[in-house]
Amino acid sequence: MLLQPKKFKDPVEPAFGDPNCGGCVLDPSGCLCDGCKIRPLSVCNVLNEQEIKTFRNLGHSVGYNAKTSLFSQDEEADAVFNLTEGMVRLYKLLPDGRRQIVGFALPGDFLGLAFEPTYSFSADAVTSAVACRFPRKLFEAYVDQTPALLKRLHEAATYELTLAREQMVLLGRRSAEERIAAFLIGLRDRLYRIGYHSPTLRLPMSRQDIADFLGLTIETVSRTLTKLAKDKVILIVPDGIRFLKMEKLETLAA
Amino acid sequence: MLLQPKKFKDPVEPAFGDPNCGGCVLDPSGCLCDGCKIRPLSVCNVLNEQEIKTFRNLGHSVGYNAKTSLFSQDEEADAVFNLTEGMVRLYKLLPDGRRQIVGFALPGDFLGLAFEPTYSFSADAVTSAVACRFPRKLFEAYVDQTPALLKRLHEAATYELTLAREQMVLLGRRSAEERIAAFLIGLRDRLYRIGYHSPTLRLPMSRQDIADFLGLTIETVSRTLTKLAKDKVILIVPDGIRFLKMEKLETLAA
DNA sequence: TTTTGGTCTTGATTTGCGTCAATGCTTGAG
DNA sequence: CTCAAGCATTGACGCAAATCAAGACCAAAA
Repeated sequence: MLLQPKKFKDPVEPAFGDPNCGGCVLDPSGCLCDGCKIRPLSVCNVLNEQEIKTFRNLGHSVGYNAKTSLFSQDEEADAVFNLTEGMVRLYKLLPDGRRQIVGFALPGDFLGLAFEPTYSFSADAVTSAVACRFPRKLFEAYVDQTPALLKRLHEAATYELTLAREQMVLLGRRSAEERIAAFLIGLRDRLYRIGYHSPTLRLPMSRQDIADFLGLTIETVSRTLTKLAKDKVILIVPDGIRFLKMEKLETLAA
Repeated sequence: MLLQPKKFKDPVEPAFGDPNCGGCVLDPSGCLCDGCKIRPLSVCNVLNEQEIKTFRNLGHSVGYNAKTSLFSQDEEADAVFNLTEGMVRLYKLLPDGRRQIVGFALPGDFLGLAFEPTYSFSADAVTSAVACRFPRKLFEAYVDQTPALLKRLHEAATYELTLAREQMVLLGRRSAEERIAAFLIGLRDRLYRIGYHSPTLRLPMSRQDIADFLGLTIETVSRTLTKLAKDKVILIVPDGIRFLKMEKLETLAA
């Protein structure tokens, strides 16, 4: 459910909000905060009921079909996003087309906070996804008068930074097999933390996405997964994998 | 001057502050904020003269000899640091000894903000260095009552995050030659921003440090620098390099 | 002065992963 | 049902960077 929310097979043109966002406004009157499942895990958890009422009116809940864009590198950073459903890939492109995925965003993750006036990376939906979208100006003004939210955002940024540094170690110093192991375990851990417990790890992204995240090629990803499956460390199932020897994987990823 | 502050050849035991910090307290009465050259470029620039007076009493200015440690991975994160002079390498170690340098800190950079109760990486001085050292508890309490400082710290963390993502692209998708080019240009740009303009780029870190930052081996770093020198793109000088064909380097780093 | 230890460079060789290429599998259109 | 279009897997081969090895350079110690 978390990773595969309902499909938006026939995207309607947004009737409200920014027509360029590529998504479809689900709740023009604001985020559906009351029934929001990831709210306790997201930055908005520091706002009380009174504050939420103001906050939710700053933005809208927007749905995105798989493979559609939330925002793109170098385009004006005029909105921030709080992902509530689905998975989003964040990536940077080199001029010659090489791509590096810098992260997969999960429900509860906050996206688009830019230091510069433009986005420094692109974001598009891996699965269909839903996000609360806030105009940047309004959001920043609200943050400026709500130190508790600022503090929470800073914590989130600090956490992101530790993840980014982990990824640097992976990209700079780990073998293909270690990268795959660390990726599988890391994703499982992040999903676990947001309440998605399962013996099977769903991998909604393509092999190419995994390759571009791990600094490998699609062939190496495929071969390495096959090798781990041959060694009975994992089992490859449709749309994902199952863990067979967690210990072995954890040794590789250590 | 910035990169090679006066040496602390004969480190005295600190008479004040934490005796385990490995450094030498230069100003027991607080940071030497009045004459601080990098203050306008650091996070403390948001504090007015009145606020600085409170703030400076929270910590001490501490000197570190080259190669001594400011803090280490997994040790209790009981202090934060604002680097004022010298260069510090930040790195993570894998259990088998492989090392990934996740950044080189320059004057004005803020270090040690941890999400967890322990540091997630190690930091030691490349050159001799000076930092304002604040007990974490005191610092956090002050930040909590000073939203402007919190905002500035959040900006700094966001900036760090964009640098970290750039580094992911470098580690995941660039060739050895491109990595070296991007490293040289990136370091020059950062030094330029803090007022260190020079046609010569000083490289106080070892080849091994550069290798561990770029995800290469020391031999590849050496060979690649030699190749760039043979191609007359750079000139290798004692302790650094000089730029000859900036344009060519920028193309490689693009 | 020579020696020692550290860092850097250079050359020879190996190798892990990339590249190229073919084939298989799945899904949806017709 | 067949067919086409993507994606994934597998194999053969190539190459950029790692590894192994030797020597150069430099500074400090003896």
